[in-house]
Amino acid sequence: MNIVDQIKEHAQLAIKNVFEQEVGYDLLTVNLTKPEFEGDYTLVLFSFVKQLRKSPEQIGALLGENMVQQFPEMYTGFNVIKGFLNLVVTDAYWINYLQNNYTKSTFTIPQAKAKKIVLEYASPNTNKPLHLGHLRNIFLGWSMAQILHHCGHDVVKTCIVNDRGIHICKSMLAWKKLANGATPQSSNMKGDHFVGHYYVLFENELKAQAQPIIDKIIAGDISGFNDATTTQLEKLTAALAKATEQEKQDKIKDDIKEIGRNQTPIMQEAREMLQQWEAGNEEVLTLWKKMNGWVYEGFDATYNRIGADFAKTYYESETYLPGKKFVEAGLEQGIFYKKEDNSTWVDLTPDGLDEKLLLRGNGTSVYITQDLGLAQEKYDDFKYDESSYVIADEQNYHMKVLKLILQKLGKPYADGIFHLSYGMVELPTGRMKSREGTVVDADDIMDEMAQVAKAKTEELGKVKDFSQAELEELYETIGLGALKFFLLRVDPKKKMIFNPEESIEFQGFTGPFIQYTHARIKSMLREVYPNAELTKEVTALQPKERALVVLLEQYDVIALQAGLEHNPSLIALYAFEVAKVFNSMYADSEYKILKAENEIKKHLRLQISQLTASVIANAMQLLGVKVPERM
RNA sequence: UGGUUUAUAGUUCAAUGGAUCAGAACACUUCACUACGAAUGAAGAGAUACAAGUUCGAAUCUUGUUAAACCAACCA
Repeated sequence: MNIVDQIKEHAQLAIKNVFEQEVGYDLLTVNLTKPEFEGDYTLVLFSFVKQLRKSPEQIGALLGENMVQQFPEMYTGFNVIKGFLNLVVTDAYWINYLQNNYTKSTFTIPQAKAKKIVLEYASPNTNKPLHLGHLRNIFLGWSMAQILHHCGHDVVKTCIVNDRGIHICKSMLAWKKLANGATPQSSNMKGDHFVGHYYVLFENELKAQAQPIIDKIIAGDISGFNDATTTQLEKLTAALAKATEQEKQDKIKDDIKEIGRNQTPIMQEAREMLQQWEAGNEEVLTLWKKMNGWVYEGFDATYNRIGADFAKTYYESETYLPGKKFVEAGLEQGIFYKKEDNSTWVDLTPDGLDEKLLLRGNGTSVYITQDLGLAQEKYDDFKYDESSYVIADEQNYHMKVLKLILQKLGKPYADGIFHLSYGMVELPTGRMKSREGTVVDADDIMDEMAQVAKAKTEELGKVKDFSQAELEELYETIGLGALKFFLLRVDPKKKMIFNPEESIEFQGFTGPFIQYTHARIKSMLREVYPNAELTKEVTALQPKERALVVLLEQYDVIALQAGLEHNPSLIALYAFEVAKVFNSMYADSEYKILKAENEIKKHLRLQISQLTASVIANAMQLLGVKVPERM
């Protein structure tokens, strides 16, 4: 049991002994003692002073006395300041902890109420390669799965591939028109980049075709469109004439732009292709399969490089039909309803939301339709207790609606739906936009990071005896480590800013700093392995030794918290703290390890070092970051 | 116009309603390799958007103001 829980139990007992009262476990708060006070852990008394009808100072003194008396092997002393009871834990406790754990290699936490958790992440479109935003998603998802597994749960990683829709048709159409039968092999390009290239070509052509139309409309000429469009344009141009603020004008112009884009011949062609796809046109389907195949080859290479994996991959082309059936079932239950144009809706206004469309008038599905079907399918497949979705925060509303609809239908799994919402990665100039070519490509950034790792490694010249293969592996480990750590060290809920002008740091609060600390410890352990026989008689710790062991003991609590809060950044923060505290001790001439003042001290510090290395390696592995033996 | 979210050193990030000093990292100014690995350590300077309120106590909770992002699509 970790020390915080032990202290809480002891406090409950002491309250019972002294006051003959019960205080709820939830009312007990145990924190680390602030460095400016004496002690290791602090019991906050304010929450139950009223119940015990004494001043905080009196309560603290009585409880402290009782705890020290009852558990002398655990506490040597205490002090009370205002409403805080600071407890000093014995060195014997920490030494005992160290001896029992320093050889440990697995840190998995047993879980009495293990849950079956389906965790969906990555979920790319198949019309363009992965970018930095996807990487945040993938690292976050993979890490969360790892953390939840570490906390004793049964985790199934899944992926939904958005493999159909107008965006795919755009790439297909551009390829058909412009490629002359080129393939990724013949162009010497990675498959996903190859397909993405044609997506860009399509967008360029679209832009060129749309511009004259947009200019014409803004000039006031709205002739030559069908009735519905004409009416829409009349409204927009009228509004534009009236709008005085720049912002408002821009917004209206955006709407006009969208209409202009839709009126282009090339867009019409893309839509026709989508209809042909839905109708099962042989030629279109063949092309679709071929191009998606290229994309999957590219994705697999990237997944393989970063260590992403999935127990099951779902494809939207297969889930959108079950989604429709799912909606029909809801219609029969009377939860959904039809409007006169035959479209299907659900009314969420009683819950403070809007009416939501579920099927178009022509019977085709919309975005949420397939998500409803997929939720059911995943439940049929895995009978989950919790179904987590790693999806950006722009879809908070969508996910709220999804969960609510499932709850309205009385689905047993509805409450287990959890949106692991994360903030978008932005550039200093704002959001990344693929249409404007301001995306940071995933493969490029990984290559860059490996390059920086290479340059730095060669400059330092510490691994000159490595083979070429070992070197390549090391550059990957360090470069990817820096990138993963950079993206995971921030609270997932918050948006983060990435500046491509400044390469990611290798110093300070970074992956390589922690990897370095690990390698440094390993180089000592290669020379001398700690011998527990020699440290049996140790009874006291010096301040920095003690501080480090106290920190290492917290690993379980941190891991549990990270799982509970769905927040890997807690692990990153913790691993950094451990490395920092170790380095501070290591650099201090009072704490020499291999050249310690005597054999006992030497082996004691080696034990601490070994536990440090194991905790670092384990924590980093929860983030998907490898730690090298040498670097 | 409504809903959600965010605002902390020059920059990027921390801080279950808790302490007398809001922590780090980068950048900046110094110092330390004839020291177990300097991808390091040590020292210095620097911040809670604004205004009220709630209470023993507020960066944190409430309200308002200002600014930004997202959502509110028969796009996915």
